[in-house]
Amino acid sequence: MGRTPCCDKANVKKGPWSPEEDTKLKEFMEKYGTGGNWIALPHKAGLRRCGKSCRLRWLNYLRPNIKHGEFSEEEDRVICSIFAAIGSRWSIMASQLPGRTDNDIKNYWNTKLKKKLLGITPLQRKPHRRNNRHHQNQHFSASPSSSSQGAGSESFRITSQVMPRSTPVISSDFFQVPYHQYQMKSSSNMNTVRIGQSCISSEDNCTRFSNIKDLNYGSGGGEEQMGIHEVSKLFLLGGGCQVETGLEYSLEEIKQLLISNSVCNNNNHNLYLDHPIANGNMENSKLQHAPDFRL
DNA sequence: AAATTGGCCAACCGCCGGCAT
DNA sequence: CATGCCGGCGGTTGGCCAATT
Repeated sequence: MGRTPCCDKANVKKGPWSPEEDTKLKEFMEKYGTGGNWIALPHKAGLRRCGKSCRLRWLNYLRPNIKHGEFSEEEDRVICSIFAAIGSRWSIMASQLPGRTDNDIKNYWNTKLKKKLLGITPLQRKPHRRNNRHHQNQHFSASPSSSSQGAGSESFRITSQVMPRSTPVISSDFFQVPYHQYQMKSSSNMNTVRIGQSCISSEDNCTRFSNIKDLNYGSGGGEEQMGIHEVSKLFLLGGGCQVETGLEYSLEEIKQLLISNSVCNNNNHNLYLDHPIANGNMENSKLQHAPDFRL
């Protein structure tokens, strides 16, 4: 049962990367690239590391143009927008924030941004010095941003359902996203979801996204392909429902979503969109808690 | 001053989907 | 079509360090 391991676990080094290892990997990558095979790379590069570990190290730390340091308000907004729309899809967020890695965004969300949205003020702390221990680059300055009040006065349009994987599915018209306007297309029926600009245009019968093959964004008038395909696992429920898009939600309700989400994660409870498959009613697509839901 | 607590971040783990065979 | 490999992803953990007690 299970898969064969990607590397010989007994013979690979784990834990923090040394500067020497970093140098080896960086030099190898600059000379040869991955060669299309991360698994074979460590051996070729003379590293006693798992290929996945090399990949992670490269993508999250060593590759060029990585942006470290505090997140801007604009970045906060992009993260919040995408999170509210499709949940914890860190890689998609990262693709919208040049220089940021999914891991960075995930950590930032979990440690700061979520709390910021919930109004929990993190303690003021001095920047860690740890970042100079293992590597030469200066990393995060950990002082929390004081940019939270920007979101406080905003209101959001949201029609949401939290999916089992804690993915809110939303018809959203909120969090103006400055960089791009998003458009998701279902490959099957070309239902579109616009995040940040308009609303889900799901024709006549869907509230959940399904097998979204392309996540496009356009800036200004034109649209261009985003390098992301297979934004899958969001699925559309067929069945003749219509997404309600005219509901205004405040920051409080976004907070509720966050709170709910965490409760859902912990207790396996879900937040349900009141959709007609469940109840035959097409008019109550407002955020709604499942009967067993508790805060 | 020592012990404890909590924040933070790098790295690991395991699952999933795509692709080649 | 079935199987296995690999890359990618999101969740989780380990461990350091500053702040607090």
